[in-house]
Amino acid sequence: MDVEKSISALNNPIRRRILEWLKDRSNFPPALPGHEDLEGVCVAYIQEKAKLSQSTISNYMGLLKQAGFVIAERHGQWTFYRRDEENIQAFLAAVRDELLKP
Amino acid sequence: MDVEKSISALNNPIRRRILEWLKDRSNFPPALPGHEDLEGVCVAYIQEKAKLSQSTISNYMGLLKQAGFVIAERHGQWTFYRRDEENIQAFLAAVRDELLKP
DNA sequence: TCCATAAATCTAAATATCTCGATATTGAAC
DNA sequence: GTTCAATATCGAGATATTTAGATTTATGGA
Repeated sequence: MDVEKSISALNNPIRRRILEWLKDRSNFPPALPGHEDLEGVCVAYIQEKAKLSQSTISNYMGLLKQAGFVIAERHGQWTFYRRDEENIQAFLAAVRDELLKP
Repeated sequence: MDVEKSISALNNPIRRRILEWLKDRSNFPPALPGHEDLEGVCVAYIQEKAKLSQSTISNYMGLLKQAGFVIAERHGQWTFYRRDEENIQAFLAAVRDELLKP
């Protein structure tokens, strides 16, 4: 749990928004045919919603992944991103421990 | 509770360290004579511990104050900074609400 | 194999943050 | 009022982040 890297990843309103969107798969278009079982979302869908360039979103998702907030799963040409709930909770616990008085 | 500003203020290891130091007044030299009743810490003490310039620390404390993490109280020539526990808890609650699934 | 599509990486310009030294402000003491 | 000490603010150079377009890589299909 690298708090430094995680806070840095959160220090951007669109990256935080993406994490919120990913709470609910229905914030995005339906899964591509043959991928209905995956809860992840492909980069193109995120890009469309965030209205930023493909390279920027790819970069953002890389930062969120390195911070441990999302898990990337490649299926064919697509990379599906989904939240890493466990790591998100671990981050919150770490920040709480660091910020709160004993 | 401006999460944006707060995360930005936390996005620096030394500012986070200062918030930790401020948990315990005994991390700093004893209060100046006549100020024993104040739990706050003056800028010079923080500067000495952080080993950064006076202007940098003054700037940092301003950011932490604007973010709501500390309260500044001026007494004579000194500004005493102390943690704002209530706001810190409010920030943690806000981040938890934003990050955690419903 | 060759082409099309999705995503990642590279490059670079614009902007923001960090950090300092210098200067200004504030308040105390003489 | 003058001077001194503590803090705040200003200005600037160094560094980091943001973001896009161009290129590259990976994969699937004709």
